[in-house]
Amino acid sequence: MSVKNLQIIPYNLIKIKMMKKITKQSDKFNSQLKSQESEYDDIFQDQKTEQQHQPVIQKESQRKTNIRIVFTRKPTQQQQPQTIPQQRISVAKRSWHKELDNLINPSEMKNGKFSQEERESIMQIVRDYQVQNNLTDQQLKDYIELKTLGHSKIWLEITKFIPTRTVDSVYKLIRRSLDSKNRHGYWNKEEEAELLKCIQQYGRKWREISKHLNRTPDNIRNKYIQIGEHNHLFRNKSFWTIEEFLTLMNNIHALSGYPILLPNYDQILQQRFGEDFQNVKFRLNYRKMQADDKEIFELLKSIVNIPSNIGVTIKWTEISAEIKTKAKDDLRQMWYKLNGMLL
DNA sequence: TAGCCTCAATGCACCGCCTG
DNA sequence: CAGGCGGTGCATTGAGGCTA
Repeated sequence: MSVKNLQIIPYNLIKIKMMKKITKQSDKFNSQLKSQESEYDDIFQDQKTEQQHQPVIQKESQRKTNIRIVFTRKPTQQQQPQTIPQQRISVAKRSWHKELDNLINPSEMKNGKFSQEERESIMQIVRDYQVQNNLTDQQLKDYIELKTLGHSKIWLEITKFIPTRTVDSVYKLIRRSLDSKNRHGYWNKEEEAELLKCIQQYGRKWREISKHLNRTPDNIRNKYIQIGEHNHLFRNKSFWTIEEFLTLMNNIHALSGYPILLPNYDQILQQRFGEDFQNVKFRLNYRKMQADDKEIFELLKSIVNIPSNIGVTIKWTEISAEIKTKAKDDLRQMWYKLNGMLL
């Protein structure tokens, strides 16, 4: 983007526009919520009862006497698969394998990460299938990756032995596990350039692009999103502007209906940084943070009010459409960092 | 100052769900 | 069945601090 294309918009106009949008979306949200609340009264009641029994987890940041950025990592223990409530198993998901219906007991179905035991037993079943059907390694691999052998029943046959998982999730697991293009580690500059070239040529046809790169379609899509998708050229790593920060807060307000910023936030910022406060930059990397960066971030923390439970799933994709200089993950990290420090 | 430790930043792997 | 999307989990990296 050339400098002459830059459009300077007065900050007040941006604010007015944003506030209109927030009010509109907030009203819409509240009326939707009201109508849904009565409809799902019994569900909400169950959730409330459940919450009372949840242990209170003391945040790492609360235990520290000196304030520093603590972005705690959860203990690296295997996540236990959870039982799926009966109503969540939709007919549509099982429509292509109706013959399994009799074998599925919805109360025993699980979701979440596959355990090591589950993975091992699934891969053993795949090997058994291979032996029974007299398939070479290459033939099996070809079917998994290219679907060339016409073993259309393979997924049904295998999932018959895994009654606690849907065919869909077993299918995805096997294809990932046996796809030789999966798990190739970090991308280099050349691969990244090739990816962008392919995007220009084929668009978001991940399967097609996968033919030209040594990565799975899922890997390719993840990478493209992570570098900022169509805004990758404008992505500012590390540095944030106050304007980007405020836009993020306002968007979360718009989505959740919860006012994140204090009413007089702009006066506070103006008082400290002057009229041009929205262009002030700071960085979050606390090891590289200068005194200035810390001061700005401390001030920003003081003008937000974050609820213990925002109540909605934040649509990062929608928000990243508003903030072209940040990727979806950049926004998520900023939000979680604020949450980790203030709750 | 070498070697080890800690932890935020980065970014890849994965899962559930929807749709054609 | 297969492709694609939204969202989350967590492994790796490397800068900076600590200590012998």
